[in-house]
Amino acid sequence: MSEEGGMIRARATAEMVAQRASVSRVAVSRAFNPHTSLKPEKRELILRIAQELNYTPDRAARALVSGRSHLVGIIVPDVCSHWESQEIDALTTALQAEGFATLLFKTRTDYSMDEKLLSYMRGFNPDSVIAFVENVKPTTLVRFLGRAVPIYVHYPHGGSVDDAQPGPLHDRLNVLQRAGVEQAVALLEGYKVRRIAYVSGIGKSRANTARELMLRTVMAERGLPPPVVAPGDFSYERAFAATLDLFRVGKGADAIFAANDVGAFGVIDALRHELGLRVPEDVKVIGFDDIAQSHWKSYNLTTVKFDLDERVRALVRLILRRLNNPDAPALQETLQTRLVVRGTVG
Amino acid sequence: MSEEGGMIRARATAEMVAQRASVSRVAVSRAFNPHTSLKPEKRELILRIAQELNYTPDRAARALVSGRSHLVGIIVPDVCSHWESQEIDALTTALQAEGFATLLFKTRTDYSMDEKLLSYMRGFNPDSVIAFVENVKPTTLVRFLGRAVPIYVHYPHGGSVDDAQPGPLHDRLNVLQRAGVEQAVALLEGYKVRRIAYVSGIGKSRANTARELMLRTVMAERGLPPPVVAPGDFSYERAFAATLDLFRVGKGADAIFAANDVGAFGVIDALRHELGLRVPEDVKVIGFDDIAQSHWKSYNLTTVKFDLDERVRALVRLILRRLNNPDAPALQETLQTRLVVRGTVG
DNA sequence: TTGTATGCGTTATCAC
DNA sequence: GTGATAACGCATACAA
Repeated sequence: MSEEGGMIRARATAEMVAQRASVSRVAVSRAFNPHTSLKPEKRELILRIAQELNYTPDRAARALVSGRSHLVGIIVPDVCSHWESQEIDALTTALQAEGFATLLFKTRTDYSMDEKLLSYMRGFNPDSVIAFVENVKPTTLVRFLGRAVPIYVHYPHGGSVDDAQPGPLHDRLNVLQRAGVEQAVALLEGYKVRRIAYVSGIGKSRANTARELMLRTVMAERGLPPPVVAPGDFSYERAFAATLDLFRVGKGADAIFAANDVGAFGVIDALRHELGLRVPEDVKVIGFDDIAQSHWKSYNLTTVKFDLDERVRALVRLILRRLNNPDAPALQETLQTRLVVRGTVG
Repeated sequence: MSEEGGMIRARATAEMVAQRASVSRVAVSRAFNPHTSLKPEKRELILRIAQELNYTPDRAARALVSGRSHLVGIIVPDVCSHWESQEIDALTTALQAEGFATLLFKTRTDYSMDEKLLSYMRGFNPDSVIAFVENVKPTTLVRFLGRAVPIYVHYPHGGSVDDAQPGPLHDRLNVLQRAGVEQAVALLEGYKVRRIAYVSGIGKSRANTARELMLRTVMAERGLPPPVVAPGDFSYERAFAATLDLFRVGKGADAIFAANDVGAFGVIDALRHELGLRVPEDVKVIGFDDIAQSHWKSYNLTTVKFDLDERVRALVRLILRRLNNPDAPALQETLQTRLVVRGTVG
């Protein structure tokens, strides 16, 4: 293909390396697959020549015959939150270290793109797929995925119908929120807080419903009245507006849980800069996630922490174990949460 | 391969679709390539059956014969800043709409991974590669890339040796910072600011050096003394520390430029929460980028804006044009900057 | 409009 | 330890 001075350069092929090294194509292939048998000196020679010629095995061709693309698909919402960006980031670094490349796919949160997206994605033949949030229905995922291994991030909450299901159908990461939420509510009770509000995330998101339900459960166990819910969507802007409504239309609150840290920032800014209230003196604020900027001085947020590195390691473990043992029963990993106490409660 | 009840499901192949539709394999291939000739009813039938069987053409196989992987590699630093995250995000959405998937690769900013990374990446055969920042040397990129088309984000600054080069060697996006910086300096002069400081990004980063040099140039043109430079690395933490040094060890400043918005947040927090100074009354602050959270009330940052959407569109244009016309001379796009005035100057 | 034959670059199988 | 040969799933040139 056009290589007469154009900008597109030809790639070296195994054949060329073989010729230069006076060996067969097969030997070149073997040189790049450590587990095969090849005289060490021959392997060295081939690898040296390959480097000279800038040759790397073509993964598309390799995938065709080996059935392994070394691609991991990650499905994220149309526009990523900070948490998701940070997770993509860490996941990519971890996967790259294991020889996988991450393939990014965007979808809408309303399931409208599900089938089209998944067919599209399947064409790339990823070895595994991580469905981050609730952008893709599990049933659809399984139906359309073909060869790939789906990993699901799941938020169980004690006593829900969900856990009554006969075991998971696919590998998943269970995120247990109870510990962190209990610690948070206990802390607030210690400060004699009476009225607690919850600024929600996207209503049908499982991350959101699980958080709200857990908060509700823990509060009930402690004999507290249920939280007032102000509708948000995980964004700064909606949380900001919801907080204004809560105080201008509603009856306010002594403490506010936000469904995520970014929402908590919106809550704090609305309280301080629009409503003229002090945080934490007048109103206490707690978030979920513990993203990188939660410790920034302007917010210094008390939050229920999900350990990102731990989460990424768990996901990578799930992927590798499944790939090494395709027929194993469904795997699960569990992740705990805990409260990180900073300046917005006190 | 293992399909006896395991979790890995077989993928439908063109052969199966052909059999069910009583046509040849080739007809199936044609049905999925719109530009080929095929009786419409036949095409419809095939597509319907394909959908029933959950068949999608295998892109690895297709890439092998067509030379197009429909993969775009993006090289980003080991740990992404907000700007980069947002750009990856937007870029992925835009590319997906054009039928490309983004392949993410991480590298270090010290060039130490260059050759290994690029060989690794080349194996995936991306149709195009976007080198975001200065994580990969252009010469290395060209040498190791094989078939892919590199796109470079470049920051020219008038009068530098750089622009004396005989035209670009590869496609690139030129980001012109002058307009925004001029507006910023003019605004500060209007407030009679005397001592201006610059909290830098990573020293050898071209984004950083270009910004500093442009600031220096514009200030000199206006007869202002050169800015004091405090060393940062684009991070909140370093900018925070650099600001403390600037005021506790150094002689302080009336206005501070930060190399990026995140750094500006660090500057603001150090001023307000550690040094007890008011922004903008005591010290004015200006950032670069205009990331999503720059308009959050706690910071409400005045900043030199790089239009993300425009930038993404320009990059996508570059990629598509190059792919449609591989032998065209090097393409360039240009991006302007402008000042967005918010609350940290005034 | 349609089908047949060939090749893309690699690994797996089987000989030796 | 090594080399020939056959796949992998698809698109294209060519013939019909």
